[in-house]
Amino acid sequence: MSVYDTLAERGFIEQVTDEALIRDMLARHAVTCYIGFDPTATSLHIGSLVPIMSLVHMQREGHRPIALVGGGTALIGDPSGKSEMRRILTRDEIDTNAGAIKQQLARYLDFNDEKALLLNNADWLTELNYIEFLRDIGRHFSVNRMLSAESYRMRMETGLNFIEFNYMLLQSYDFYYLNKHYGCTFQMGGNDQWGNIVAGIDLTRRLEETRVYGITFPLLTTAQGHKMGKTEKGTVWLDAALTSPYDYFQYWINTEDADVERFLALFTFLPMEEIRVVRTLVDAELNMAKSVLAFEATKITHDEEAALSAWKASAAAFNLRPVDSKLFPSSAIPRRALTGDRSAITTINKSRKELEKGIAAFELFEEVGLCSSRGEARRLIAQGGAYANGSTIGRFDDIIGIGQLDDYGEIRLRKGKKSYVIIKIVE
RNA sequence: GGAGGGGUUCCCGAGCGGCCAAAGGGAGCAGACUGUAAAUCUGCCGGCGAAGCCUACGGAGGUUCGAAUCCUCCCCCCUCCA
Repeated sequence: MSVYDTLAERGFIEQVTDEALIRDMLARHAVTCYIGFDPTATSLHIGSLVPIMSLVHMQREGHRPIALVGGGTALIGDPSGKSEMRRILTRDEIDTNAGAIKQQLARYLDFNDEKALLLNNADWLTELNYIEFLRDIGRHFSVNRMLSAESYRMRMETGLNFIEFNYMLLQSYDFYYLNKHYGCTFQMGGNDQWGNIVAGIDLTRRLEETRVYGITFPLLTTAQGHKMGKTEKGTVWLDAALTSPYDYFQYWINTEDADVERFLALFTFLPMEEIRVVRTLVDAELNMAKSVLAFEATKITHDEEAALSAWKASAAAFNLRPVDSKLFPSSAIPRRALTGDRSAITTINKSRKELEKGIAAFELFEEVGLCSSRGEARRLIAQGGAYANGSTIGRFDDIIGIGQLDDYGEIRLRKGKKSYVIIKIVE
């Protein structure tokens, strides 16, 4: 069984250039493969998790992944899948982002001894000479064919800028370049990258007379058709500083029923035989499967300690039932209740003096970040969605202070059913 | 370069002198129901501790008691012509 079968079985594959040849190639020898990552922010988010996991699977089976940070292509902006031209970032912004993303990817992939490579296409793209590029590369592209690509066709409606039109050539050049210099023969990417991948394959064949391959991943939405990785707190980032491991855990545990099996296959390394059991689970047991998904996913992106502490906090807050020992035997998730530990929940320190004085509830909710404005906090309280230590806050200007401290010296603030912040007294 | 159409709150999209913090939908938040799910129903959905004020309809000016709405210039996008 080759990685190809693993990827296929786990739901990673949408389109393939040549299934038989790819399966054979991956089974026969170590392959160098690549995926591009856009440095458009200082952190990747859940949307990049499918590509990342696929690279991890490749590495686990002895292949060599290249994570290509698109520092050069980001200067252009990929129009694929976008209905509008996006903001073009400055060189500095891109360099900062590229650096941050490199660090982040190192949590998933082993870059020691060149077992995986991190490259930035700015290194070669910015060296290109326009006239030479047109003569050597541009002549291999048919405008007619490019216009028939799905990614460009949809933009014919709203308008396509020339700078974006060149994106396909640059990504194609990347593939050619990686093939020539690193022996890379396999490109993977989201399904919106299909046109770019195929163009790169054509270009490499014309220039090098080498056959290279590609696959695309399905573009993931939830069973409801919502984009993944968006919550009331905004994007779910992979960086613990932007999205805490606890919030990350919560994102996964809130997965819709219909997505649990699919997500376990994509976002954990648990064996498929254990995952397939999910389709027989209902009610409480299905929620256990969500715990396992959240635990395993958090463990991969953060670490086991963070996953455990998020699990404990979540279990304490939601009276989570421990996962049955017969389910998911490969998972290291705890099988029995552990003492309540809420340390993973966002905690804000307050001095005794501040608490003695007390703070109006609507100001406090805004201050600790549960609400984005005092007005929002007032509305929340008016609608009965604000709680202190489990009881509803009646008036927007009720004073929260020293009197509400519990035995642990804490006040638990809650918004709705799921969002908590703990106020802790510091002497 | 010429002619026409357009840029509205997170997104789509109506409004085209006061009744506009701006219809409708989506997204989001809360409540009810539940299983920290989905679906459904209800309420909310720019900021400021009331009234009221401030900020917002591409940008800058102007007309008017009053401008998202009218005028001038500028920027950007689309369509057709060149």
